Amino acid sequence: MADSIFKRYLEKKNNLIKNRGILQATYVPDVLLHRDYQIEEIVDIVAPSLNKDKPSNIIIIGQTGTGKTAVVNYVGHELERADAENKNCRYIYVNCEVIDTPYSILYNISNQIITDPNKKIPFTGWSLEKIFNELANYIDDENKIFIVVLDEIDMSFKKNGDDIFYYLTTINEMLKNSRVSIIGITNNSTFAEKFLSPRIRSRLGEEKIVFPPYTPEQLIDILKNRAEQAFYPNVLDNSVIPYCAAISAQGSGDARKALDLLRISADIAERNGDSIVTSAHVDYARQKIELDAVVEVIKTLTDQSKIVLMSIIKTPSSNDTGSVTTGEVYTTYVELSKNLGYNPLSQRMVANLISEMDMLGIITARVKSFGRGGRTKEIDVNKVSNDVFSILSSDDIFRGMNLNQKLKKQTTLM
DNA sequence: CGTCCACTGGAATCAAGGGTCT
DNA sequence: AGACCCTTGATTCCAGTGGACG
Repeated sequence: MADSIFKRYLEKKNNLIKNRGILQATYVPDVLLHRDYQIEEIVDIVAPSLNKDKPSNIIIIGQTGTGKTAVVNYVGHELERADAENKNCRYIYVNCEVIDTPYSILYNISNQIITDPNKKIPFTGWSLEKIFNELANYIDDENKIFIVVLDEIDMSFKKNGDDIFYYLTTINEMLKNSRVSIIGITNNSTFAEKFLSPRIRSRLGEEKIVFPPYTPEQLIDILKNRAEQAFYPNVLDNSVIPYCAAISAQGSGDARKALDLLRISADIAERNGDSIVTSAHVDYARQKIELDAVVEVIKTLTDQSKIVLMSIIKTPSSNDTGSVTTGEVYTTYVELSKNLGYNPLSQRMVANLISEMDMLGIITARVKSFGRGGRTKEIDVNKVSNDVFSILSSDDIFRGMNLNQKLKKQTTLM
């Protein structure tokens, strides 16, 4: 048989990593290390549902990568397993980052409950009231305790306010047989206090559980545990795991990040044909992750946002700090978008887009007052890295434009 | 100390586009 | 076909404001 064109990959494939899946962020391990306390707390609260008593609502707070989702799902599935006859409780999980409108949340919950494909709720068209009443009926018919998990509730809240949470927490008043408990998960520690209106806060936050960031030692444990299953023996330099853990612990004790770092380091080592993963690979991986994140964000921006971003880069700075204001950017923007054949948006809209990109972390902006000169957002052009520029300028919508034209600060175009 | 700029930030509003229901 | 419904993206309106200038 002739050599496959993938020969070198086939030969290399199993050098270091035995089981890639275990290193993916989506992989749910069968043991959740260092979360015994939180698991126990949730179990204690949720357990009454096995006897058909309604548990308290819970709000879970903790930064990304602290195991909130994994723990809750674990407990949820164990709960259903304990409820062997499937008589008394039902566990439902909704991720509000993906499913982020009131309609789609209700739609999603309903269709997890409705089994008859002919009765499924259409993905649009109904009024919220109708879908809500229908949902309540189905829930009541089941005659069970429902544990509904709303993951990343702050995402939904930001867009829609807390009306759905109000609906969902008041649903019990419409039910005769069943009961609904809500578990809300958020990574914003001020979310509950700052954003939820009092009527929701008292209902939703009957119990509060905090997931602290992992300490470096805990991260090491977690990584070791996964590494044992994922790698062949002796392919990791001793420094690698502590290094990954240290880097991630610096940030926010994010286990997901630590795992990504480990996996990508190994990928790089493998691709390089190296027989062992070292901390040099980790350094390299860290850079790659950062760059990939930026690329990803820029790729998914809307055309208008890309034009605004380009305008920020192209606007000549009028002061010596190298920063630029909203008004200045807007002038450039109007011209640029006309050149590209787009209808310019209003200034208010552009200001929104700027704030948005600030939150995404690709630009740095802060409101600053220039006294009589007014109050505006000061956008730091220097912090917009060359990476951003080169990624952006290779985008389709700028094809054929001479981008050097007015560019004063940037003399080299990649 | 008060004024007053050039916006910000919030909210209400509109239009278009996806649908269902009768 | 016409009445309604939700979502999204944009527009319009408006009160509010930090701090340099006078």
